[in-house]
Amino acid sequence: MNIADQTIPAIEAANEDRAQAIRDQLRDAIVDRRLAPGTKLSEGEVGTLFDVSRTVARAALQMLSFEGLVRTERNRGAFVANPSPEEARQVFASRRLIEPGIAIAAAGRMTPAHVAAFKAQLDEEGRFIAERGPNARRSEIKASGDFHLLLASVAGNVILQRFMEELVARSSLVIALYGRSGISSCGHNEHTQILEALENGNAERGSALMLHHIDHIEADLDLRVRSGPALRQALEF
Amino acid sequence: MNIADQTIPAIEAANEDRAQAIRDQLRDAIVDRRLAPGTKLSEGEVGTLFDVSRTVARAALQMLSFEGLVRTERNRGAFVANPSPEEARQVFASRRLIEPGIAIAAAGRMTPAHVAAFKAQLDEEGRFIAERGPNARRSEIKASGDFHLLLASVAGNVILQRFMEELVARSSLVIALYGRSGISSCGHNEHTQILEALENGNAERGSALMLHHIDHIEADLDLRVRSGPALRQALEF
DNA sequence: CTCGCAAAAATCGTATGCAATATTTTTCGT
DNA sequence: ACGAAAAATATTGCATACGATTTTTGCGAG
Repeated sequence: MNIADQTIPAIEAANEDRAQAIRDQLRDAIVDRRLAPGTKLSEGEVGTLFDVSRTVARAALQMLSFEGLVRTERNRGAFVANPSPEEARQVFASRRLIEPGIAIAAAGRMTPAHVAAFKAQLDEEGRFIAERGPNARRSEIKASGDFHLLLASVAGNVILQRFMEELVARSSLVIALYGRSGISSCGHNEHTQILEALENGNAERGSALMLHHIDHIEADLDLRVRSGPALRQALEF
Repeated sequence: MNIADQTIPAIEAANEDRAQAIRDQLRDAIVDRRLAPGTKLSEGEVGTLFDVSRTVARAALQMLSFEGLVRTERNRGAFVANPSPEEARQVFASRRLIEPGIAIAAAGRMTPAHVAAFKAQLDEEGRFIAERGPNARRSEIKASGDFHLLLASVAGNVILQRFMEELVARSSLVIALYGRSGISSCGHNEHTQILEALENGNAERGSALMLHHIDHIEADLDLRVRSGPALRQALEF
């Protein structure tokens, strides 16, 4: 397990909370799939890995558990979340409720600076799609999520922004788990279209496009139950 | 500070997480206004009060800080949140986005058992409105929130349910801070109407009523900024 | 060879101790 | 008497220690 090394050390803002920094690195590792769902994250291991005591490692894991990226079982430890198809559906149902509204809110607050940031974001996204290999694919999922987070930040509601951070992180996990690899790149075009609409102040259109976009992302998943019933099915055959 | 005593001991499920139990009691105390916004919650004090070490008290406070009910400052401690008018607006903007959708989802899943639970809930709510005194008013705010939480649980999306728990808790705080005392009891009628619509499977009407309901709650608040500018205004006069 | 059981190891939950930082009180000079 | 510097006090951040619980390992019986 080499998490701390792979991510950029980034000259930690020293007096910033250490637990928070560890949480951020672990979160990146989880949504990037460097840590597979189900992986055990023992307090001791995390602690030695980041060179802190179990106390602060534990705090970081507790934060991730609140975000739903980690599941903790009493006296057993913390594990990278392994969202069920039902959970996956709920994540996207939540996004369908929230994100069209965020798009509308963002439309009313777009500044040229915001537009420029979006353009840069979309460029980077396009670059990752052009590349090949599983590493680029990880980056692509991440960049795609960042588009939605950027939009949430423009909307200017910090509560919704935090909700979106959680939903995007969980979505990345879900996509990594249930995504059919090939198709998702069409999302880039949709992002472009959404930006276009919002840039022109067409909030309603941006909102509608966003709703379709979320539908498309979910449609690209294979959410048939597998582990429990599928196993039984396979054996009873 | 006598929080632990005022709430019912409730034969703590012993092997249940203690930090979580403390969090629940503190949360109740905060939304009930037994702990005023800005009150300092020192780890040591909470610890001795609930007869646990600072470690677990700290964990409880960390949870509350995630929910936005407590604000923690490094090396200074934890304080009951004192939401600004802007924060209050964001809470209600979030609810406007989420709750109409929850109403629609709930409409499709209402069983007779659910309806019965709602009827009981509304009865209790009505009883608190009939009573007088500040204590009844606290209970009224709480019961009003419970209606929305019950609806969220019927909707069957655990993620949205958790979001709603946070939003309702923060709303209680906001109402206690900025509420104009007299008027809020009309919310009870609106709850009744919403239930009626959903009971009849009229999801759209229930959703629309919910949106108005939230608007009404927010309209009953006095969200003019006071502390900063108001002070200056008072002195420059 | 497999199964079950007991001992050992690993891991968690929690308390406590120490250093660092904030807050309050005291003291001293003007 | 007032204000500022300094000491005393309190509180947080973090590490470590120890009992409790779970998991693994080792070994003997069937």
